[in-house]
Amino acid sequence: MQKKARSYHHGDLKTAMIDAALQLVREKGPRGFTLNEASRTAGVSVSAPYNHFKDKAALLIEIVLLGNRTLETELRAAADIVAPPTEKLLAVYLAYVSFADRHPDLFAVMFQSGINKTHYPEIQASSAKAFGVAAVLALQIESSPTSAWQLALAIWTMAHGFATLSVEGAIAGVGFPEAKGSAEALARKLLYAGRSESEART
Amino acid sequence: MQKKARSYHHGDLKTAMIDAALQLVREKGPRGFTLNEASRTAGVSVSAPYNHFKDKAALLIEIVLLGNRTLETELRAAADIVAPPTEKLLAVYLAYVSFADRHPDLFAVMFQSGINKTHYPEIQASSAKAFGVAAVLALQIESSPTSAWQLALAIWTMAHGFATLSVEGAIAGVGFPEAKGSAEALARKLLYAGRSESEART
DNA sequence: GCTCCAATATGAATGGTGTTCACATAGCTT
DNA sequence: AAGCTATGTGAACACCATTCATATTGGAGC
Repeated sequence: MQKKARSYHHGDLKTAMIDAALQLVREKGPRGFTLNEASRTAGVSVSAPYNHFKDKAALLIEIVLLGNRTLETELRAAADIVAPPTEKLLAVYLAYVSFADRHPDLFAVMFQSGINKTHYPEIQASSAKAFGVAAVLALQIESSPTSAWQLALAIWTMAHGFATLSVEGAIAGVGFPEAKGSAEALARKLLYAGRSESEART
Repeated sequence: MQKKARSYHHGDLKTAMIDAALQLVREKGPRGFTLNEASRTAGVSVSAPYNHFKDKAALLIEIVLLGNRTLETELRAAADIVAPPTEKLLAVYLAYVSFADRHPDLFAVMFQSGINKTHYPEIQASSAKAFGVAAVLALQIESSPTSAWQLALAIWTMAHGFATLSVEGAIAGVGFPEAKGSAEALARKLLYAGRSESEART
């Protein structure tokens, strides 16, 4: 793990910049990240990164894509347990919330760095892939595509809302004791709803 | 509505800066906002605002508080319809989603400007007040405080998640047709869950 | 093994930003 | 009318993103 004594050429500046960026975000929040400081951390001049990223935004986008890939991997792992689809979907929900908890740096860049995702179709595609994990499970629970879509979206929005508000301290700030444990109860309540509705209609 | 021909003293720079900030956020997104440009918009030197705001962050915080107050007002209005509590809570949910839609500038500053709310208890307090609107309704639906808390939190996180993802284009990007109409279906599904569970237990 | 090119790094320069500070102006109280 | 205080100005500083001319070097092809 010893650093190679580099001269002039860095060797792998691209990933070094991404690592430095994530470290800075961890230390100072998504707003405190600075290209210049990341360059300094990587031990390189401020203009060097422009050989690897068109922009500051381009670096952030790279991180968002990395985050979406990681998220999808973790959601997929959660969905691969041996259990009925309802429990799998619950696991996916919990994995989403847990992702925000365990990768606050990635999550912050993904959702608080202020990049306008509408302008970057690649980001939309990669986050849609992650959403697909939930959608597939929902289709195994709900009969009609419409209600499956609704169930997947409900799980997704609840997970994302909980994760976001939790990261911001909004949930802790509301003063109820066991915010942590209630994440699961939330999803369970919703999943029971999905069942009771579809079964009632059958 | 004619502007007074001002000289030297502005008269109401504080609200003028807030207005200018919101206008810039509307035009260029939460990241495009700049103290200098807002000062220019308000027709004042760049150092003048420092008589009213300690910081750039202080101006943003002021806007977040304004946003929370507006949100609370609108949620309260939604809860004041004549209807059973379940329908009221549904209305509150829809009002939250609608708030993000109708005040994208406020919503962006509240949740995308990158201020660390954990450091500002006033913000937590004001958003907790807005949450209270949902909590009160949930208490009229669920018998035990615990499940009422869970219901309120479920509605809240789903509303926030839907609003956030919708603003970012993530929901549109997933490719399902009527994303707009499904917001209501989501909440309905959840509210039926709350009912079926509590009634089953009674 | 040498040559040369493409990839990658440097450093200086530019225009913009947040913030501070000494100083200027004017509204209000007395 | 006088003067205090709130509010404004302009210049200054350090930092930031980005660009450009220039320097270095790893490696492909000979």
